[in-house]
Amino acid sequence: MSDADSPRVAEIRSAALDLFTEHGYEATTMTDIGVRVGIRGPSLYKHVVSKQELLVDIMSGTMRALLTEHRRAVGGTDDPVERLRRAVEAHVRYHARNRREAFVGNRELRSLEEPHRGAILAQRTDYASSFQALVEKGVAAGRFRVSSPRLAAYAILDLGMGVAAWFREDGPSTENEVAWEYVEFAMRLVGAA
Amino acid sequence: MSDADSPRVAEIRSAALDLFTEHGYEATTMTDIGVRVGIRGPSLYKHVVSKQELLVDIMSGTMRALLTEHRRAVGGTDDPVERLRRAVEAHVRYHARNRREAFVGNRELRSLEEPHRGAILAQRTDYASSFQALVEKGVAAGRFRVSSPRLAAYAILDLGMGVAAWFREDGPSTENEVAWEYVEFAMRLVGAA
DNA sequence: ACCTCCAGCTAATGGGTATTAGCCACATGG
DNA sequence: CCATGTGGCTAATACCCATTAGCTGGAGGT
Repeated sequence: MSDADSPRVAEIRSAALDLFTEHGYEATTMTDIGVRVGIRGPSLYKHVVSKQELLVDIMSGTMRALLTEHRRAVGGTDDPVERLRRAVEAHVRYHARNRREAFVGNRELRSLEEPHRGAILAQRTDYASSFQALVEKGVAAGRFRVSSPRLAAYAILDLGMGVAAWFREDGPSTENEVAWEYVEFAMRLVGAA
Repeated sequence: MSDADSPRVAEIRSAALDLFTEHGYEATTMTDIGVRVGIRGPSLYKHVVSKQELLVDIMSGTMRALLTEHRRAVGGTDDPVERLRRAVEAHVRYHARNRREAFVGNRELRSLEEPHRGAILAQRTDYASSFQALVEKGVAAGRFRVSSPRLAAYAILDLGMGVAAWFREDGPSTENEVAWEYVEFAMRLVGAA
């Protein structure tokens, strides 16, 4: 819900994202967010309608970006193995690159009020179903060997979410290393030839 | 921190665990917990010293149980492959069987005040290191093929945590199915022969 | 010069929260 | 049959929080 964000609004959203990541939505106060951008809590309302709206904007923006990258990754080829490979790479890179967003997106679903919660939940279900379908296609084509495509899809998705929890830009592994290694993990996991 | 829990205290802790799982620590009030056990909020203080203590007890009890099961699982054999296999099975079963505890344990670390937070964090690091060592032993013995034992260990741990997030006793997969399938995933992931 | 609006401020409002104080019914055990 | 402790209760305390009201200094346009 944002037509054309003023730079100030973007700055506020970014500060909120940092704080939501670190302390959680409930434990973050408008005063905290204000301090981060150098103004008092109530002044935030000159730019933003509510704390809840900040969370909604962060989470729906995140989800939209993830789905966009997923579709772009998967759209380039018809080969089932290559499609899953690209989907996993996009998934892992997204979670490494936007780890604060992904982290909050996973953890603060319960702080989201309806109807936003339902909407985001539905998008997440779509995303998971897409992975499951990718695995099933590979199995049907005889390229993967896995007894439960559903469990394999869950496992692959959870791998990416894990990355968002521990990845650090200045940590011991680069985004590329993690992406390549995790693609390899996923391929092994589904028993790709 | 509990010598001999009266049944009432256990009941309160269980109610708190349910609510922390569902709504989070910050969003759960003492009144909510009271309602679950049929008394008023302030009456809880006849059994429990504070809300924070409830969280500490839940999280440290959970961590102790996980480490105990891990040591028991790993202690029975010297074969590196079998050791990892058993560790993964214990990890997954624990997260399926105690999913509320594991879920809260993962999500509410930030609501834990020092020094408890540091203590639990240290135990988690130990647990992760133990998995990494298991993978490294397997690699050293020529039984696993994996370029980064650290990433493999993270991946395996994240798989289990994922289980705690989506597993349901009445869902489409039994604990046994999930445990066996996830052990298989982990073995494939480390390139076991 | 003046008007207007923007973006800040402080003060108030209307809640909610953990925890403590102090009271009371009742079961138990001498 | 009374004394005592247990485990409830309601009321009070002492916060904290999101949000709103109303004020103000100053920048830009006219």
